[in-house]
Amino acid sequence: MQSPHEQFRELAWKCGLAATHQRQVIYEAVVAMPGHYSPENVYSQVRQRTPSISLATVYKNLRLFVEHGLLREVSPHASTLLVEGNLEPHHHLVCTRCKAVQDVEGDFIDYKKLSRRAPRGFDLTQPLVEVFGLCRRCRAKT
Amino acid sequence: MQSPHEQFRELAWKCGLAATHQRQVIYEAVVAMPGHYSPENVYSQVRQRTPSISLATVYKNLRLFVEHGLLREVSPHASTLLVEGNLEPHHHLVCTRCKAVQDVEGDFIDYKKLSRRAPRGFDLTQPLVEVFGLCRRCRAKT
DNA sequence: TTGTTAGATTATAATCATTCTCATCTAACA
DNA sequence: TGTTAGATGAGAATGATTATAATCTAACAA
Repeated sequence: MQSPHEQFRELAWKCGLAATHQRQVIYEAVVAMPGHYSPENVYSQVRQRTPSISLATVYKNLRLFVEHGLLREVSPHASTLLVEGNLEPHHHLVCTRCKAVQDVEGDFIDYKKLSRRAPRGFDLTQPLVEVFGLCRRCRAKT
Repeated sequence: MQSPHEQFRELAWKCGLAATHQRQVIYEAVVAMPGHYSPENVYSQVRQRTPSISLATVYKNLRLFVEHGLLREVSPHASTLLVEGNLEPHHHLVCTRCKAVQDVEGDFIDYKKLSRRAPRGFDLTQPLVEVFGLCRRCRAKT
């Protein structure tokens, strides 16, 4: 079992990224605990160890880590509000690269299994599901 | 079969909302065609019929229509980037009201059915799924 | 039909998250 | 240890969204 410190140095080396002190503490701040963190969350954590760090550095490196697969992005969605008039039950396929949204129909969700796993009290009576992947165009570009 | 015009007047009446000209054209712009629209999309559509309309009016009414169920919001997610360090395959439950994210495990997705319905070429090799609903706390508040 | 008024609209300022710029610094390699 | 490509920091700039406040209008009652 590696320490998070060693783990990061190895991952950075594999990705060809310089293992700076800032990157080290940003990575460790997110990986130390399970949970979902915003750049501001990370910034305030990280400043306790490295007060001179810049918020821009946090943003830049979080994006970089997501690109290289060291971290996962929650909800890789378009940066603007989107609405639709189609109220028929249906779901969405979202491209994590270009954020394009396509409708998808059909019941590919096992609601029994899902509600068994969901935390107590979570209301799934009108579930809306979004599946993230890579659209054909972005896949081709790789 | 009602016209979109009549349809809107009836919906507005049911919700206790004044049926203004601006609301009428905003609603019709989104409902006229299937698709996913941003406030800017709607604004540029709507200005062709009503040049004096304000972007703020578009924003306010899109939110209002979503609240009242006349339109659906695509990806009702937190308004900030979120990252996580947990790279194990898992999915998310997102509260559409407070945007809190909880992890959920288990295979409640039928990938065969899903990929049969997905558009040709869409890459689902590492699917990430988010299920929207109401968390216990927000549900209690109603 | 007209008067009243609560709620709607408008233009613009303000806010919030995020990205950019560029001068300075440093990890990594020779 | 010196060199340099790439990283950082401070603050300005951008883009999406919301707030403010003066003006307007849909809806209801007389």
